[in-house]
Amino acid sequence: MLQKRIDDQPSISREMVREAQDILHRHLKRVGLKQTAQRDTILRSFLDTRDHLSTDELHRLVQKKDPSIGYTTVYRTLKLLAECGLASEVAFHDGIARYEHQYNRRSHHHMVCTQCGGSVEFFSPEVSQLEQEIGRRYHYATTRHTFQIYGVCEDCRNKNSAQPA
Amino acid sequence: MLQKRIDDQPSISREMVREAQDILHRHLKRVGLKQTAQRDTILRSFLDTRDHLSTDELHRLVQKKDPSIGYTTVYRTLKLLAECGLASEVAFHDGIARYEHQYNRRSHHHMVCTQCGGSVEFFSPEVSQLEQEIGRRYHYATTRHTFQIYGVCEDCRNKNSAQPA
DNA sequence: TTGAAAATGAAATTCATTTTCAAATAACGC
DNA sequence: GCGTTATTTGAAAATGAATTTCATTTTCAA
Ligand SMILES: [Mn+2]
Ligand SMILES: [Mn+2]
Ligand SMILES: [Zn+2]
Ligand SMILES: [Zn+2]
Repeated sequence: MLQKRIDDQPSISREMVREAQDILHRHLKRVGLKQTAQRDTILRSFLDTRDHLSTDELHRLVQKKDPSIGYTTVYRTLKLLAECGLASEVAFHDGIARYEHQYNRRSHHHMVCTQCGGSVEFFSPEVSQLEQEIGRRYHYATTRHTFQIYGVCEDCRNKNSAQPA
Repeated sequence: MLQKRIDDQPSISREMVREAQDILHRHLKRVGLKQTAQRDTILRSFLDTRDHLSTDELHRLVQKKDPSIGYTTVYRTLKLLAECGLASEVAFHDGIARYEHQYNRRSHHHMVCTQCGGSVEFFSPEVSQLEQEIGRRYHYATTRHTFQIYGVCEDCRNKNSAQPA
């Protein structure tokens, strides 16, 4: 599940964590929900990594900061984060839902190794243009698209040929 | 779940059904499995439609031809068809796996209405080129890609504005 | 025709996700 | 601060699609 860094975007700074937290708090107020310590802790854990996390994986990270926080709360908070644009779901087609934080990040696509689950992020503005173009052609009000490439990474190919069963 | 026809590809002819059946039979022999009436019936039902069917939906169609065929056999046969290239899974991101037949069809992508579930098929060779290009750049041996656009179709938008709750 | 291997279909199981519920907590006005 | 009330929480239960199990039936090569 390791993920190669192919861009030079820095990790999230203290400043940015605060700003993201503000976004969440404003969202909560807007929809009449409450600010809680759990939600803040979960957001901070989520921002800490650039990985594509399952609810379960995030729950494990969260528990390092506060072992009393339950899986259900992580699950529900992830939905809230998606609602206010801080998180987005990435479907790697491996049967479980994954999320990545979307705060201050370039939009990008993924190429996934079907053998080890590793992934590479890449940028492809052409594809976003296609969304607009096709939407216009068939009169859809488009909101998003998914583009993913599947294959086998170099490491896995080497491992395969080293030990041909 | 209706799907607009945007190309002029004809429905599958008797001739083609036979050819597809041959592909399945050869595959079965190759991997040491047996030819059965159930598998043939399921394949024929599957070729009958150009829709994107869930296992359950296909099972219902199959039952019209032979009510004794069980869900499990449909499920297993769909995997076999995917193995020999006659079917491919399309993930519309609605939580259930869908398949479409791939026999004698142009490869294409989908734009899906998030409100009614309807879809439009479109062709976009640029995207396939991107698969090659990105794969080469990051040393992946690519096998496939998914490209889907999500939005709201014209009909649904009209319905929305007609009855604003 | 026959025996071994595979296929079948109902039922059971799995497993991620979602819901339920009683107890704890946050927010608002006073 | 205090009380009120709606929301939140986390454990447990429920859900539901996908998958496996298993006893029985069927295929097919010899
Ligand atoms: Mn990513
Ligand atoms: Mn299609
Ligand atoms: Zn790999
Ligand atoms: Zn629609």
